[in-house]
Amino acid sequence: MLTLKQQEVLEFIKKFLKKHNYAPTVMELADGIGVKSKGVVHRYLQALNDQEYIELIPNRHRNIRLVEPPEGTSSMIPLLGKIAAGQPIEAIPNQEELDVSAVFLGADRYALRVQGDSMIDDGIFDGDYVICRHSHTANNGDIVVALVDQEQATLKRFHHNHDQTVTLTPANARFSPMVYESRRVIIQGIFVGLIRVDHH
Amino acid sequence: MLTLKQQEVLEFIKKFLKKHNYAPTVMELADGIGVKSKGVVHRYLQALNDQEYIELIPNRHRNIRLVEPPEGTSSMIPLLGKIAAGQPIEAIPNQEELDVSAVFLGADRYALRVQGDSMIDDGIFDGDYVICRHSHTANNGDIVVALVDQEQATLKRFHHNHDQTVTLTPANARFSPMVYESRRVIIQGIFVGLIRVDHH
DNA sequence: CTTGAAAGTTCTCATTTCGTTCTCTATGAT
DNA sequence: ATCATAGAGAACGAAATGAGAACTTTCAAG
Repeated sequence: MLTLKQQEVLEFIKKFLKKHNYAPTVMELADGIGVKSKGVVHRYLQALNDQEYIELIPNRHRNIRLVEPPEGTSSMIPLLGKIAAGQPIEAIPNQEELDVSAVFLGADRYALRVQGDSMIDDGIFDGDYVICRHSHTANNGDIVVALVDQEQATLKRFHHNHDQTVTLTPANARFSPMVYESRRVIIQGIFVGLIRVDHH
Repeated sequence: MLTLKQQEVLEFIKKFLKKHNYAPTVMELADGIGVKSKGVVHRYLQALNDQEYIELIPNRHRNIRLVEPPEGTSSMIPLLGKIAAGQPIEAIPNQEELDVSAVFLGADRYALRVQGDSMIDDGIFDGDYVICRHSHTANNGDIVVALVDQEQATLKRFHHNHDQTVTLTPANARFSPMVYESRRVIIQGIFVGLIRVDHH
């Protein structure tokens, strides 16, 4: 836990950083909090460093780094609550956050723009972006990006049968499930999420 | 990390480049930052080069190139193409990218977890996260987060009538549109997008 | 093509600034 | 009394900065 003085030092660092875009020297810090000795300030810095509020790069000038990254760098969206939960949203003091990047960003992730209505019953609409994970195998029930006869890439629910065939099922009552020999179907990815942007 | 002087040098280079469309010589740089020795300036250039803020082409006059700062912490997902487009995905040499943060990250954005099926026909499913923009007004046809009688926050399509009433329309055939006096309905946000995470 | 000024590069030396460590002192709480 | 917190200041070494000489390479004028 921080002592009062330590908090004061931390506050000053933040303010200084915001103002100048570089860290203060120990002496500037000493001036800022009304202390005459560098040694004293350095003791505070050590404490803050030990508690990981800041990071000190040894023997460098203006060597203070804030550990908590300044807001805006992250992909966090405040998660205010559940809708239809019976409470006014703005009254909910909820600290939860939704991390966009954790779910969708990764070396093996890619996006595809959806065209057509074949998965409409699964809530995947024309114009949506589906986020997929690269994979050439899938489990039964997965929604996959499948390539049939090297020709047509489609989004379908996948089911592997016992007779060397697979069934690709659209989520739309107007279309029927299709059965193919396994060798004709190549899995190109597995559905992991969906992003929709309202263009209203 | 850059020292103060290094920042100053970098700034001067940028300004010079903007003004003249070509890089300064070492001596012009020295003048610009008030230093008399070429050697000193060159040391700064080396430092900036090492830290990849600039690129120095060896033994050329006016040999400083600015290195484009690395893409923002990158909320970019490669956008490989359109699904059901008739081509194998991996064969599409597409450079497009989908920027997650641009759409969803902003001071006035927040997320809500959807509970229930009232918007199912608009492809908004139970468990989805809807991204909203804070707003107390809406246009006809917007999907809004609406609070009725300070009690129930729901997601509905909004329509403002001419007789001091509003109509909130669920996107589900099993539910009917509701009409309320305007004063009973408070808009808390406007739907701007949707995120779904597959928990399969 | 030659050539010389201009420009980039590599050094060494000196000075200043700054982080770091240390000791000594003081005060208040348990 | 002991310990945690707080301050002053000295001393040291490393980092940052500066000046300038010496060298090589580039580039354009003649």
